[in-house]
Amino acid sequence: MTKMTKITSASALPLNTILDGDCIDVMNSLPEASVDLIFADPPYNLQLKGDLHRPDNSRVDAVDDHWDQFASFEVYDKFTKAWLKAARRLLKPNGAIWVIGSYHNIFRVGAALQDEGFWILNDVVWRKANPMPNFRGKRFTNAHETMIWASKGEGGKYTFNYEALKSLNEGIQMRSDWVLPICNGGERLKDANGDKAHPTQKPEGLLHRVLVGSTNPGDVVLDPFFGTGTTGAVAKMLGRDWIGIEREAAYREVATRRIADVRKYDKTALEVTRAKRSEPRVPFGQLVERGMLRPGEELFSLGNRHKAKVRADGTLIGNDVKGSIHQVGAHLEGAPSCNGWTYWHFKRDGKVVPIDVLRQQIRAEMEERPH
Amino acid sequence: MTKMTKITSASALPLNTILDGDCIDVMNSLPEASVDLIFADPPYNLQLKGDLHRPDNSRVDAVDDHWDQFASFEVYDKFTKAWLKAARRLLKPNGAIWVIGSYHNIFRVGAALQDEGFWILNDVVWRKANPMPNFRGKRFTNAHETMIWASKGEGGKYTFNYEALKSLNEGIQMRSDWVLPICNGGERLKDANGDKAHPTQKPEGLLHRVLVGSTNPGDVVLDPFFGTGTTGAVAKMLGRDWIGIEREAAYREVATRRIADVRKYDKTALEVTRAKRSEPRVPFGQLVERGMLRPGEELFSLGNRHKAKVRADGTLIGNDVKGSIHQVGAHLEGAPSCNGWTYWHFKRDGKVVPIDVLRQQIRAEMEERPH
DNA sequence: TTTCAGGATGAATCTTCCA
DNA sequence: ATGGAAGATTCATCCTGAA
Repeated sequence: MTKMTKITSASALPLNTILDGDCIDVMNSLPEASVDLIFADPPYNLQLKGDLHRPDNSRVDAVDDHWDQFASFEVYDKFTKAWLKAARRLLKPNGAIWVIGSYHNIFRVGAALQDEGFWILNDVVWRKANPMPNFRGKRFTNAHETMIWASKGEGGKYTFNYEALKSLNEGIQMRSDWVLPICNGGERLKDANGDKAHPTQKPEGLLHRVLVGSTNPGDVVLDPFFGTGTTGAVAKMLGRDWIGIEREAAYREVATRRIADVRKYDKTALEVTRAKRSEPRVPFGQLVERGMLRPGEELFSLGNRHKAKVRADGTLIGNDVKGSIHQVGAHLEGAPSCNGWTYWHFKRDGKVVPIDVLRQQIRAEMEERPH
Repeated sequence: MTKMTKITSASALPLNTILDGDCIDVMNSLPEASVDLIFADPPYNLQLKGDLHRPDNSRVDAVDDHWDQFASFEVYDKFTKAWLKAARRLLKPNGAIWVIGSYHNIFRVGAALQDEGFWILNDVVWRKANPMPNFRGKRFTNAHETMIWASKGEGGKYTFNYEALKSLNEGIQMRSDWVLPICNGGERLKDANGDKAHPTQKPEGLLHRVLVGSTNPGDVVLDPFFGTGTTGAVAKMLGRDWIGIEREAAYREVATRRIADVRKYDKTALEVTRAKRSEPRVPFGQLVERGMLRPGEELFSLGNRHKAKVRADGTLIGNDVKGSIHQVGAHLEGAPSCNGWTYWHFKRDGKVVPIDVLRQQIRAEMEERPH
């Protein structure tokens, strides 16, 4: 079961635990460069004035909690920089962060991220399928929130499961705008009175996409504003380790119960379509060594416009140019670069086949008998 | 005809004119509290490094203009605060401002707006119908830009034509996310060589919605980064007065010709016929993200002959084949294609239900609350 | 005249490995 | 660290020219 532990000095990572305390202090007590991903849903600093009523005169249950009150932008900025600095210290060099917010705070958060050295990768818009209307008709329906995705710094080798996200989106590259419903119905946690347990509970679908896209199974995900634990619940389902920080005891209790009830998906369900880039490199020469292609055999370009001859050392010669499959292809096309694997084809039984088929054959064998 | 005039001292408002010069100097030369709306499309400070090529090896014509180069965030912030301060001075007490940007600059702009005393009313997302893809598969498609709408200060009695916008949106309250195509085709202005006249020309549809929503006929609209004059062209069509500021002579010339050709709409031209929407595409992955199907859950074919397991990325695995619901169905049936939506079924409460039911559920929600 | 195939292109912070 | 080579990677829209 989930434990609540107070960490007071640098120590081993308290995985799958909700830590009690101020998130800045707690983060500073954890070992540096130890976390793969941070997901943060900080206070929005809403600055709401009076009550708001619907056209039917019912009162809107607004976010008026003490933890969302700041005296000024200056105070909010100071708080933001402090927790971002502590968060950045915790991240591994190739770690990344997601922060969600609305127009009340997201511009200050985004500027602070850049000032602290994070490198923004995308801003992602969560387009709510079912937002609350603007009852007074004085502004546009506030129908979205903004998330910022950033690596620890420029050049960080962040995780991005491109193919998995493409699969989630019916084979089309995932865009920076995500349409998802807000959290309600059975997913919305209630307190003992039947009221919502937390005013800003995020939908699990949002975290699902974030975690599938930017972490791998076994990664450590930290949420410094844990609330009722959506991050932990989805991380557990997806086989990621998680750490939550939350200073309100009531939220910790709800989250603890919630996560205890979550079951992890089985292993094959967690395997995700991999990018080619993460597959092992196969030198073209290996196709020749193994007799899949014979020295002297001719290869044909896409469209049959060019041809080249295979040499015993795994280079090609075509039109008096010698070199790798990529170099000869690029030269013949007058292009800055060329992927020889998809460019070159050979003939078998009258059919024209891309040489990449042979590479896939070798990779399949490697999967059966890894070495 | 549009004139180009150099204003050097406070004077009467030079309406329907493109002013030559640095926008800060020019704004400071105009009388204060004289403008109803400012629309600003400032430099984004993109900080691009090398060239980018498409998979077909064609080179992307990127924004590498001198006017988009800043030495640091600090320099950019200083510039931003200076032009915002000048802009705020020009606004009437009940005036408002729109600023558009991307994640490169919008967070700095938004924070500066708040620091200068503007009061944010909404952030509005322009969701591009046809953005440029992410060619390397390293990030999300950058499919939107962000606009911030702010009044001169808290309590400002800004203009908001609620009913007009509601009509534009088929009788439903206008949301903070707008789907509009990027500017291309006949609307995109070309130079003498047939190349785009300006790298970042905004679509007239965007300005149409901004001006219909937040100005009245006869209002004065100022654009301090006029470029090729989309703001002026749409303002003229809609019977608003406009002032442009632009320091590049080539852009001023293109804009002058363009606006001269614009005719103010008559009433019937404003009536727009709207295409009936085809049914929105729902990715299968959304069923998984939203918890309607669990990763690891089994699906059954028509006739119960085959089964497959749902994976976290919205692909299926069945009989050692992985892929989309359509691909796995086609493979198991030995068919060239298969509509996975009608082929696959799941069990709930002992009943076998086609997954298409879940898709219809999502579409019904979208219809109730379109976006 | 209509349809279809092919080409061009859009505010982009767009690779990774090994020597 | 740095340079060179391997090799992975695109969606919607509009226009042109052929059929």
